[in-house]
Amino acid sequence: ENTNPSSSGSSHSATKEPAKGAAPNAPRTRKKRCPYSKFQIRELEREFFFNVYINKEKRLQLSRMLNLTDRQVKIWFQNRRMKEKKLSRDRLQYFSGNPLL
Amino acid sequence: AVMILRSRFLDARRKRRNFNKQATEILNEYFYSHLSNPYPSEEAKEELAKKCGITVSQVSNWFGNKRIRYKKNIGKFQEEANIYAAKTAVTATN
DNA sequence: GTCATTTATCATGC
DNA sequence: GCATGATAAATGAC
Repeated sequence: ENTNPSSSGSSHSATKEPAKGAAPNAPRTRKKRCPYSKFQIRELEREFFFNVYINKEKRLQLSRMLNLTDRQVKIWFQNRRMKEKKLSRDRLQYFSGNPLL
Repeated sequence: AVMILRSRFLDARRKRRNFNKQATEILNEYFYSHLSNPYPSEEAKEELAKKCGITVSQVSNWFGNKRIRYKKNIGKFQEEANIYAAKTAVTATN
């Protein structure tokens, strides 16, 4: 289901940029956005429920379990916190502007 | 009752509804009159949101989509660009 | 760390 | 069938 190229290799490489040794030019190709699987989202959400801020230890553990880089997990938590904040803002606006309840 | 409203709110976020024509006119007017730098400030976003009857987030979404879709295919928006360019040229002279 | 943004993807309107 | 608005990964400024 989730053909994640970032961790397809059996090794635990840092997975930063592909092919950097032979290319003097640094095109810095932006990593293509790859949607995470349902399983990955469930586990990330589960951990987010316990603590909005994840420590380095659990981050590495999660990244290994989900075949993601620790950077991906870190960024996911950042985006998730922003999402939560936006949901709160929308909720506030929604319930304040409507006397229907 | 609260749960029903809450769940309805949660999955209503992605129930897309097109903006009315007047709102789209306002947004396009701003976009094409600031084509060299189509990044409205937070204050400008709030003003646009009020005039269009939408939220600030929706304004940000609109400009984000507009910028990349315009950049990706300028030719497709050329006609639209000319229309609003002429429209803003009139108001600019006043 | 937050946060605006870029980009691709998703879901819907028509 | 694409146009369009909203969301999900990913980057970069600060």
